[in-house]
Amino acid sequence: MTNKKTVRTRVAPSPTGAPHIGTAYIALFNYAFAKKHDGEFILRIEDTDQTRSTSESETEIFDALKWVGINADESPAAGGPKGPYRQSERTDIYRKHCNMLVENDKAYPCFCSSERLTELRKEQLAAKEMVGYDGLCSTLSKEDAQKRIDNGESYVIRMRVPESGDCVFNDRLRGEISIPWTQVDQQVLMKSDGFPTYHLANVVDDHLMEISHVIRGEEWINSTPKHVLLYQHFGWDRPEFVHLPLLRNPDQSKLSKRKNPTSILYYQRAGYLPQAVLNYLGLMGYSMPDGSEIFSLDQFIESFDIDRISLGGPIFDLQKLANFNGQYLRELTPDSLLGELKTWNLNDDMWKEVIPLAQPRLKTLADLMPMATFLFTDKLEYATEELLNNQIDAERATRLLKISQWELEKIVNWHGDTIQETIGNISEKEDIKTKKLLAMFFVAITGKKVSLPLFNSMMLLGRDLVLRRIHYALENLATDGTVLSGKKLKKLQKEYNSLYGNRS
RNA sequence: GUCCCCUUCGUCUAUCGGCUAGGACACCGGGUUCUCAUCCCGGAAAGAGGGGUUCGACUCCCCUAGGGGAUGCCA
Repeated sequence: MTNKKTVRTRVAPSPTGAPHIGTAYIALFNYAFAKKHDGEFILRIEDTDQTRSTSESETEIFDALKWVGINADESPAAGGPKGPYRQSERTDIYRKHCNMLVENDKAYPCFCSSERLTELRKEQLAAKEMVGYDGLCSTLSKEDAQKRIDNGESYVIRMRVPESGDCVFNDRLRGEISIPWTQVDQQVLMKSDGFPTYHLANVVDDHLMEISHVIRGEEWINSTPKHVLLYQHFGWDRPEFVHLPLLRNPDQSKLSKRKNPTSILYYQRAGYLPQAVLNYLGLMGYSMPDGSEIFSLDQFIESFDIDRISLGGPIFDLQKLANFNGQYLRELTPDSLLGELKTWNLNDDMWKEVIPLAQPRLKTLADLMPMATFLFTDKLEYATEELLNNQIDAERATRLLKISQWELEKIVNWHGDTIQETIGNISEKEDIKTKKLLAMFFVAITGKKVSLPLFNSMMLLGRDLVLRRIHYALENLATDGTVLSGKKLKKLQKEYNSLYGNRS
């Protein structure tokens, strides 16, 4: 039987925070490759980080992928023969596999405290040594280890790593990659809370789910040896590895929300068409064999050739995306454009929310639209002075906006009352009259000093657009000379962490 | 620090040893349009540097430089 295995690919996002544009990017290439080869595409939720994963975020990932038009053949929502597709529901599987490794002495329990580990890291950094676990617990006898476990000591499972030689593996796009084993840490496989780390869960799942091609971001190249080792220890065939270049900010760093809107939901709310977004993503690190730049998902799949991927990290260019979006909009008939507008936001559902807010403030029917426009735009025009309103100096405004951004990001249930609570909390902690704080927010969020009720408006706008508006406000302040430099930002973040609790 | 990856216009890219280096976005100029947008025409704009290999190198190899990534009980 030398039947070629069916192609099975997957995207495996972790549900922490807003659905990332990079997830759609990776998903697109996985999807196209699978479909091109009559294979299957799987969506797996990697929610092994219990402190950061939320079901809200998971739902957003489903919605976001659905919005761009990438449908998984198997997923937590759709089910499938290799489920469950949510890692938090597979802990028994990981535990079983981890035990196998411990029994075969490929892994061992480690009792080192996180304090010792940070101290160790600090020392290594200072001594300019290679940073990593020093193997203190690796020499513990099985009996001693068991005794400590029985005593109820907290522990993790680490994997043993060869002490010399190189790990050699193949990357479809780059060819042979060789990484010295000395560079590979004795990775934690099982955390003290009983959940696996990415590395263990990922390898186990990819094998059990019969993933044939692991197509993922370049950031994973360095940990591939850990995965290779696990495949080896389990005696499994390894999949083909394809590492895609990383999407970048204009300054070439890895795409981050600090510098770019990265939430798919933002693009949705800001009025981009999913086809245009997907089309644009298909041009990142890739080009069609015939050179065409405007194409549908079907056309993309039809001619897809994974070996055409180019490796320089592409900069995500909002201008070009906007142009593409414009091209798509112009192609629509007026009727279908109207349809797009309705499915977007310009519909009765929205007006039913807006009208009660506007009604008490109306003198004529004609007053409605000016009041409501801010709900249907992306960037607002206003003078920076209005933001400050002679009440707050630019320095303080910057601080308040940044803190609000961080606080608003943390809200799990995006509702008027939770928003109010958050803002109220900020005004208290920052010792600023709510009235003053709100004045600034009114301008940042609605573009005017006087507008519809703020918290309701923020709710209707959605978190992503609100965060973007704050970003624009900060940008305005920055162009006026109040820049939150790296150093200042770091300091602020530190203060913030102690005052408001850590940001993840 | 260490390791890994990458390197063509400002940006996304084409080129798989023959190049007057092509296209797209952005930019500039001109035309169409009551304005604007669209549309059309035109322009400026690139092979990081240095060594090889070769009749010939943007394409292959090496070195240097630059950029990025990894170095977590995050993924």
